[in-house]
Amino acid sequence: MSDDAEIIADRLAQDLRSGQFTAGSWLKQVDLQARYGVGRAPVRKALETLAGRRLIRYEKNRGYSVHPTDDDDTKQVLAIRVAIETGFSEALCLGASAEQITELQRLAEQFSQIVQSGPFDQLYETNLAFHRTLLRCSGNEPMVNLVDDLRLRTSPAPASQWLNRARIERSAAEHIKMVDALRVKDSAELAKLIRRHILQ
Amino acid sequence: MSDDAEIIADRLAQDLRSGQFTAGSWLKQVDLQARYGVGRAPVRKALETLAGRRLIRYEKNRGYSVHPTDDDDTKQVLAIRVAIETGFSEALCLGASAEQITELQRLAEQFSQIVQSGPFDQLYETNLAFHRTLLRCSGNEPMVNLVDDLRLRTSPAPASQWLNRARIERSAAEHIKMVDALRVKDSAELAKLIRRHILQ
DNA sequence: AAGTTTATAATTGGTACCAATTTTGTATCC
DNA sequence: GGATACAAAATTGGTACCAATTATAAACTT
Repeated sequence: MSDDAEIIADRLAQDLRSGQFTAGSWLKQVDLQARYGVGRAPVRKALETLAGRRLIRYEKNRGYSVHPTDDDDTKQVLAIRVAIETGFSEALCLGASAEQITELQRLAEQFSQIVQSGPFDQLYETNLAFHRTLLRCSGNEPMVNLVDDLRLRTSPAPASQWLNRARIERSAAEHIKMVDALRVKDSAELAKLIRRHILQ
Repeated sequence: MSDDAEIIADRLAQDLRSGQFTAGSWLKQVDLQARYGVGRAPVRKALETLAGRRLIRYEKNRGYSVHPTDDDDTKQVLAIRVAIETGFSEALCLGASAEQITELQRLAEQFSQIVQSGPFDQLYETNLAFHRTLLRCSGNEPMVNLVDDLRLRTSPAPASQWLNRARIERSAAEHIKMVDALRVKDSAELAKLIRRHILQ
């Protein structure tokens, strides 16, 4: 048996990301074990994992709950992301190999194509792949994982963000610009682009 | 009963920080429940909490283990801290109230005093209080908590770091300089000081 | 009728035990 | 003697049940 708890943690994180749970609601253990068809121990373990990563809240004797959307934590977590990702822009420029740049170019173009004609449910994944690949150029894997966690904390309901066509088209254009900045190793420009991209 | 698991998680984190466990070793659940005098459920929950925060490692069917010291993750996590803390230097200068600055001055002086004559086991705590207070000037509580976690990830055996007298004296001097930079709102200088302070 | 108290239900936290996996020690084979 | 196969012990993962706490509903008081 391949560790139910880890699987449940992943599925739960994914469901949280895609807004399957109403913000601020309680994640009751009995509901979750019914939803995912497992016992209570795996559910508890998964909940505790996500609480440790601060993807969900925990209150003693009350349980685990989804972050409220109106929480101003969102803005603050975005500010953290800006600090980290712009702080690493120099490392990104220095560390990016030719292969990584071409891969980024490919992902940026793929994103643009999906914007025009592709399945919208792949937008998020492609966008995620782009940013993961970009950050991985720094060679700092813990940072990549940390930003992944932060991303999950900021977008409890990302669906609404991907409906504005004008916005995602601008995102696509910014991706291209980022790759250009990375190619010519203009870390200041890259930092500026990243900041705008996150805070938009 | 006030949630054993949370207490155990705190104690375990503290013991990890103070180097009570040999790096890379396995944190066996039976040992821990004997050590802390609790059942297995609280131990498991505490372990999972810390694993979620990546303070310890987890391997399926093998358990939880202390991070190895030689791990180059240490350097990378330090790099993350530099990005975050320097990235917030402007926010620190903007957000610092007069009360916070005087409190920081007090903590910096207290640290200097302990260096000269005080109990060494308070050095770490005072240093921690100084940096927490400093970061809290940004008004970004999630960032303060995040850096707390990162700090626990970087110093698996901090004891050795606090034995070098010359070094902690320099730390004390740097604290004073940081408060000065904060007072005159020289964020560039503050950022430079923070970088040096972390990477020293 | 509104507020408070009390009783009931729902929910989480913990304990004890069993199953599955990994580790360790031992015997066997070459 | 060293490598391999196998058995025993140790360890983690999961299930079922009970205790403690919180939430909900009903009864009571004024």
